[in-house]
Amino acid sequence: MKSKKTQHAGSTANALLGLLTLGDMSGYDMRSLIDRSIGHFWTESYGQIYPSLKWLSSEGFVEKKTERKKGRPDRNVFTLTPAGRKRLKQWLAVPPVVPEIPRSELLLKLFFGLHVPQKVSRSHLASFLQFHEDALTRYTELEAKLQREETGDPQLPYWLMTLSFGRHRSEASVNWAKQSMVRLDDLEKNQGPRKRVVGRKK
Amino acid sequence: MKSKKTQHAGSTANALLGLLTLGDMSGYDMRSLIDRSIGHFWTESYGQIYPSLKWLSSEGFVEKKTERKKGRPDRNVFTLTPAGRKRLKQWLAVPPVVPEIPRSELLLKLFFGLHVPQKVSRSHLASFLQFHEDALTRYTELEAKLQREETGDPQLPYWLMTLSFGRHRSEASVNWAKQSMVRLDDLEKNQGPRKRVVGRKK
DNA sequence: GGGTGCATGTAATGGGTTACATGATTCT
DNA sequence: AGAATCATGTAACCCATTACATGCACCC
Repeated sequence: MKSKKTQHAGSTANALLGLLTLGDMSGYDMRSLIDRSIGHFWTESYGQIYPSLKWLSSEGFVEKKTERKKGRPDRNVFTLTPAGRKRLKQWLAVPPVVPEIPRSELLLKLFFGLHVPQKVSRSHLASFLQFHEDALTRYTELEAKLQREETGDPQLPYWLMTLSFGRHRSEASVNWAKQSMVRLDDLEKNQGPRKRVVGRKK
Repeated sequence: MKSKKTQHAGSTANALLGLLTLGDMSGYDMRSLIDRSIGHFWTESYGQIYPSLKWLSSEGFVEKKTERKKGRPDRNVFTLTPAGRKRLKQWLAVPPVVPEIPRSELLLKLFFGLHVPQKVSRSHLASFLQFHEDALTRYTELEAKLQREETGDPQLPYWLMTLSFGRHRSEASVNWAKQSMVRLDDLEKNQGPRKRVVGRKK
């Protein structure tokens, strides 16, 4: 009999509750804060945020106040209610889903790499490598910024841990990509000569 | 004007085409083969497979033959057509989407870890660690099996590369998790004493 | 004049999992 | 006797991105 309405009760809503522990903010603020803080392991689009906020509000987990300023669009600023804080804590304690094994189109394409010239696989790997090398410099910058601006914040150690994960992941990715590119080169060398064996003496 | 019908044209369909290069098989076969080969970076459910096969068939990328055996359900065995092979090759050459940064509920919960007792974060990390340690032994077994059963297969190097990715990822995960658990312990030590400072002299 | 930032929201569309429905055979 | 394997398929549901719609202010 209980009305379920589980529509927006997933982790998006809980992520938003988490953000509100850092201060009152609007949906717009959330989006940009996400990009600047947890963007390396979590994303949200407006299409998720606004409906979720509406739902959280209707359930009493957040409270909405509308700020009006001339020359600016209205701002709907949200505040965590005690019920919302409780819900967040409960959710934080629930063990996250174990697998967390995401699909990788790159790996799938590499797996079937024989059906395509080596240089194709090579260039896929090169893009991947580039991405993670860039990520590493972003992580370094972000860490410096956090150490500078959030000194003494008791949350800092937790934030650094998630950053550290990104670093570990990107370092592993870089190492793997480099190694794999070398292997691809070896494959080419061990296959090329067979064709060259006959002629090519000069 | 062109009828699009892009319903099942995504990477699932292409993954299935790839599998069919390894031999004719049914939807059921695909599911189990995926689990045993590319399961560490790709999953498919029947709810995806069967409709996709229907679509691939209607577009002429695969051909269906029904096998009947007494006492067994009918088997719909699919074969790659030349058009399907061409489509696969084209898709393989398209650079995979760059980001590939998936959401992680674990990291999100860790990020907000201060709102919850340390031991909660610790136990989340412990499960994660366990998962990746198990994964490492699975990878070792899988590699041995591949080396044994697929010796000389020209696809082997590509398969080993994807396996190696899994290994790199899990090793990085293990290292990170261990390090993070130590950091959590340090936090506890540096916070505990403050409360103990006053009394507790015995 | 054009881009960017501020600000909210909906609709269309695409992917994906899980549960359901069915049912015989073989292994434990 | 009950679980696992073989085998196919649909429907309900959930989650997520992108495009669309709107519009002012500020900077270059």
